[in-house]
Amino acid sequence: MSSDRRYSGGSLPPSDNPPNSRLFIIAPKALKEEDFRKAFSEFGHLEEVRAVTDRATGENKGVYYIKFSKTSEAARAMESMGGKVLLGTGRAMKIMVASSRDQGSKREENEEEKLQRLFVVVSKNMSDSELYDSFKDFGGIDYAHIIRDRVTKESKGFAYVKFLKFSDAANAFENCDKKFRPVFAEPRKSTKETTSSKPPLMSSPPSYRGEGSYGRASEGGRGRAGDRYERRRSLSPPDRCRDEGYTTLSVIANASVNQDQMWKLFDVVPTMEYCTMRYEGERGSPRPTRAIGEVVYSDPRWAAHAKQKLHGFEYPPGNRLIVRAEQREGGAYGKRPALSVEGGGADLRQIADTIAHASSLIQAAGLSPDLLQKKLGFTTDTKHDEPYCSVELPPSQPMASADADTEARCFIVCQESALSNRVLKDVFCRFGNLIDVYLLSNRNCGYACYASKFSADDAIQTLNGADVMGIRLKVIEAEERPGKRARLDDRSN
DNA sequence: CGACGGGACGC
DNA sequence: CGACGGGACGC
Repeated sequence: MSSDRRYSGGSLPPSDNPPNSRLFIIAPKALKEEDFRKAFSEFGHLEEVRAVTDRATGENKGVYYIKFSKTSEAARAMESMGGKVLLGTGRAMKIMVASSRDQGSKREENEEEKLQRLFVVVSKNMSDSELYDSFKDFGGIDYAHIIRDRVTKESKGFAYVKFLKFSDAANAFENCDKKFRPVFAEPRKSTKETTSSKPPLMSSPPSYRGEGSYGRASEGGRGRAGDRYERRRSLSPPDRCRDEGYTTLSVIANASVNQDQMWKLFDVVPTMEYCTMRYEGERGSPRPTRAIGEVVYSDPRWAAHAKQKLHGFEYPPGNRLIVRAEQREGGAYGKRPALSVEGGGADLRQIADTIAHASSLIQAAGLSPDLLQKKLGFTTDTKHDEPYCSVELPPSQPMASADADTEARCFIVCQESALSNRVLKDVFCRFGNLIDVYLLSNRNCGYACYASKFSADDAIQTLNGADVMGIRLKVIEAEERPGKRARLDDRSN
């Protein structure tokens, strides 16, 4: 292929597509390209075999590249041929995955890990063990873990799966369910930081750095970082609220939330006694970055209920509240009566519906604080005006396992404005076997994935045309995903 | 009306 | 024993 050296025109330079499919080999100079073809073609299809020669003398430099069609082929070739002696030349080959052409001979420190670890996208409700089960058949797994928010424990929607062998990782890379969108993970950045400036990460929200201090602020209770912006708008809670029998929740919210809004939101749950708020910001920054609330309930069961319902609630939309039981010595929270708040009594259901209703109004109101306040005020006074849903919904049902196969999908349209994920999940889970439900970003339409066609049909039957919190739903059978590949054995589609 | 998300680890 | 090959066209 020496005439092909220039790779000009339409053909891409021969490189690492698929990733890690090209090998870099150090071997005796006596070996010819043909020797490598013979020795390596048993592992797969060779797209390129090349000996590097000295440009001036034409002499073989003992450096070879071979490119396989598939990563797994390269992996198996490397694992079985590395260290072997070819043709009695007397010296073992050294085989590595070739770096991309621009990297040259630079080597990274965690080179091994780069070949064993996959970075995958997971649906938000998948657990570590479901993830593990989805990958265990491809080979020995070192670990499989989903990355979660340190504070809320919510899945961030991606995960790392590390195998013990490159060839197993390659096997998973090629054969795992496409929904995981696997890529070979970049090795973790080492602790020593390069002095060069790092490029801004588009994907990181500016608030990301703040997360660390969230945890510290609420755990340590020192409140130091926020001194400058601490403007309490009310007196301290009455002493009786500190007594046993009262339960305090800690709330972390977006800085745009004011105390009245938070009060009204938490007051939707009965027995709220008190709500106080302050603001915290970074030193030297002109504006607060978050609001810190303390909400006190006289009945610990309702406090638990408020925590359960409002933790993770998007308020304002796109900003999840973090609600935790305040850690306090001998706190009343831990001593609450054993009565479950999950019992689903009529009053509890009513509250859940009211909160959901508030959610829609908050969403409809956008980010304007005044409007929010008005709408929320309206909400708390008119609980009975509007039902959660215009049609009768079956009771909640557990989600299907997140790694279940999708049997049927519904296409969802929210006619006026988007419903929150929380509400969608609550509504669409009621037909059973729900795997995942989501709206496309910045759109009012999306998909519900079910593990059973029957459930999906049921959802369509019940929900199409229904009103949920004042938003009209269109729910129809989803069209087949364009790029999706059917299983080998059914080609009917 | 509407049609295919999300992406980097804090020991 | 150890990295290919050649040259960047934007506001």
